[in-house]
This record gives sequence, structure tokens and C-alpha cells, in this order.
Amino acid sequence: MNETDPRVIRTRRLLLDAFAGLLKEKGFRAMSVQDIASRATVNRATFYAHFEDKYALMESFIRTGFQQRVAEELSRSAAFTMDNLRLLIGIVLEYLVQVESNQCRGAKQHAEPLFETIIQDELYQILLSWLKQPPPADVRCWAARETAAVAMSWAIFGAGLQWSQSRRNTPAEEMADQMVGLLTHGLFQAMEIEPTQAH
Amino acid sequence: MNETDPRVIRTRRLLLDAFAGLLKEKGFRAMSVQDIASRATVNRATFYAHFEDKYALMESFIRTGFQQRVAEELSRSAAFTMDNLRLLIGIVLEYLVQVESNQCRGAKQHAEPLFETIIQDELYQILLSWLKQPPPADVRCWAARETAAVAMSWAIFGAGLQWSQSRRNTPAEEMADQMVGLLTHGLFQAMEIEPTQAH
DNA sequence: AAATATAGACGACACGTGTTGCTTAGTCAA
DNA sequence: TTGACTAAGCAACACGTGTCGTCTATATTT
Repeated sequence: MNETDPRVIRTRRLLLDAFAGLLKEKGFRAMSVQDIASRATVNRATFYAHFEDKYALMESFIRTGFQQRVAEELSRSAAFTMDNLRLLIGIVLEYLVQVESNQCRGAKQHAEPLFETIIQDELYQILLSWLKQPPPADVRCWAARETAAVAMSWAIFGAGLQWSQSRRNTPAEEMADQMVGLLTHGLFQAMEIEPTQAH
Repeated sequence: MNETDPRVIRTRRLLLDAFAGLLKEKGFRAMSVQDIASRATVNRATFYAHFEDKYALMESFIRTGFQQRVAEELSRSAAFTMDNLRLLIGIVLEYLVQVESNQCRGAKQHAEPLFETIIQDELYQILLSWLKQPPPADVRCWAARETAAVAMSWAIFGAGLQWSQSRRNTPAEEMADQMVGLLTHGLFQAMEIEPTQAH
């Protein structure tokens, strides 16, 4: 399928727009391929010529959206610094809130796949590319680059997800600071540190 | 629905067994509710009387399996020590390998929901219960207990998942050690530490 | 402008899903 | 043992899914 064909571009745009609209109105779970196609004034069979199913469309939707956000706010192939890390976390928090508000119609904790994990995947790519650059200091090594990147990306994603799905009484700024602290000083230490009132 | 009724118990067992068998043979995606019901010699409508859909059954399957594993190897309400953490990570790695081997028939990176995230959820409960116990030392606090627990559980889960889905050339023992190191000394530090050969 | 290529429309197909109303058969309590 | 209760069987429903073959309309090439 030729990606430059005007017809293809037009159809893709129609499908994406219809999807975005339905996502806000009825949520992901409630919409059918029928709905998307008819709203896009496109035949249902044509939908399947472009996407495997509505899940694939959703995935593409989230992934490209997040990539755009990152490209806007983060210079390409940035270095691995505290500031950049904090900035990246901020982007994740912001984007998760947006996804959350769209998904709101769908039942939360059911068989609904966790589309947000796509963000973790993107996060992993970014962090790994940062780690591939030679480190400033040369000290002992605790884990493979891949292991560090994957643990970090899931930690950021997971903490962000829980925050975005909670009532968010902690402001995003403060949350990002907490997360940088956790990543910097170690999760394990941070645990023995929280002051506890007896219950 | 009375959980002690022999008919209910019998039907549940039949469904679970049929599901487990089909999971090994054709994988999750390829099996239909039809398949499960007929293999269990149970009417399809009866299936829906017990589970919302096949996703709910899968969730129950994974969750109870993991809970059993934890109960076997970890004494109830254990304390938050290095040894227990390492033990817990070992259980997760082992169980992820098992889940992975069952899922193997289903396409990996497609719309397949990440059932493994149920393990993260269980992990979070355990870690949080550990953190609720008063800490041994009383130092500064970097983050809320919930934040620390959620970041840690996702980090463990994510690193374990990547490991279990890779060719696993690193033995489980060593992997667990690496992960304990990451959690203890901080993910951020560990990143600037990996020796890099120029590329 | 004409010829070729191909995206999209349309209708039809077999199949799986989730639900409903009714009947049969098992369980348990009086 | 009898009677009330209810899980499970059964048949049928409307609906969504994914795919296929055929035809039309729009691009692209010459």
C-alpha cells in the first residue's frame, strides 16, 4: 500500500479523526469498527486494509501522540542528565493524564488492555539511547544497560500511571521530583525512610 | 452464586482444567469460549455465569497461581529485608517464565493484553504491606510509601518480563542479584556506571 | 488523453460473542 | 420423602468480526 497516494492519506486521516472523536465520546471499549468506519464515511473493509483491528489503531494513536510530545519538548538525542530526566518524566505525567481522560468511559480494571504500556516502550527506547552514549564517570557496573533502562522505564511509567489514575492530589511538579529522588537515591533506601505513624 | 454448592465447584474446576489444557495447546488468543466450554463438557451459557469473558478467566488463572507460589515460598506477612526481597524477585522470575511458556502460542507484541501486569499488582500489595510496618531506621523521606511501592513493583515486574521474554542467557540467580543491586543503590547511579565500549 | 494500476465500495460469508427465556436436574432443608 | 431452590442445559437472538470476490472510481504513467 503506497503511503504517498492521496487516497491513502485521506482515508487514514478520516479514520484517525473518527477514532479520536469516538474515543472522547464513548471511550475505547464501547466503540466498534463499524462505528469508526461509518463515522469516517469509509467502508468497514477499508478499515481492515489499514489496521489489523481497533487495538492496532489505538496503539498507533497513542504511540505517535507520545512521540510528537517528546519531539516537541525534548531535543533529539539529548544527553542523560538530571534535568533531561526530570523533563522526560514531566512529559510522561502530562501525557498519561491526557490518555486517562480519553479512556475514562471504558471500565478501568477489567480485561481492557493496558495501552499505556506503549509509553513504557517508547520510554525504554529513549533511555537506552541515552545510556548508549559513553558515561561521564567510569565506576563499577551493577547491571547491564538494558536492565537498567527497562527497570527505570517501568518504574517511571508505573508510578506515573498510578498517579494519573488517582485523584492526583499531589501536583505533577512535586510528583516528578519524588520520582527523580527515587531513581537517584534508590528505591530500597527510600522505603526505610518514610516516617510512619503507628496504626 | 453459592460458592460451596458442589455443582459450582465442579463446574469451576472443569472450566479451569479445560482452560489450562487449551492454554498449553493453542495459546490464549486462539482459543474461544466455545472451545473452553465444550472441552469442559459445559454449556457455553454456563461459562458466562461464572466468568465475564475469557480474559477474566485468564486473570483469575494467573492471579491465583501467583498467589499460591508466594504463599508456598514466603511466610505470610514477612518483613522487608534484603533476603526477602531477593526471594520475592526469584519467585517473580520463575513464575514469569512459566506464564511465558504457556502464552508462547499467542502472537507476542500484538493487541494481546499484558496479563503479566497482574503479577505487578500482587507485587505491589506485598511490598506495600511490608512498608506499612514501621521502618527500622528513621531518616529523611523522599517519597510516599505508595509511590515507592508502585515504582519498585513495576521495576521488578518490567525487568523480569524483559528477561523472561529474552533468550535468558543470564541465569535467574544473577538476574535477581542485578535487580536487588539496582533497587538498593539507585537506578540512576547504575546507569553512569556501566563500562561502555565505543561504537 | 488513453492505458494501466490500485484504493475503496459493496455485499456476502462463516464464525464468535453475550444475553435471554425456558426446561431439566441437582442439592439442601423441613 | 417431599418440596423449594437454583445451577446447568438448551435454543435462539441480535450483533460485531474478519475475510473474500467483484465492481467502480481515482491516481499515476506514457
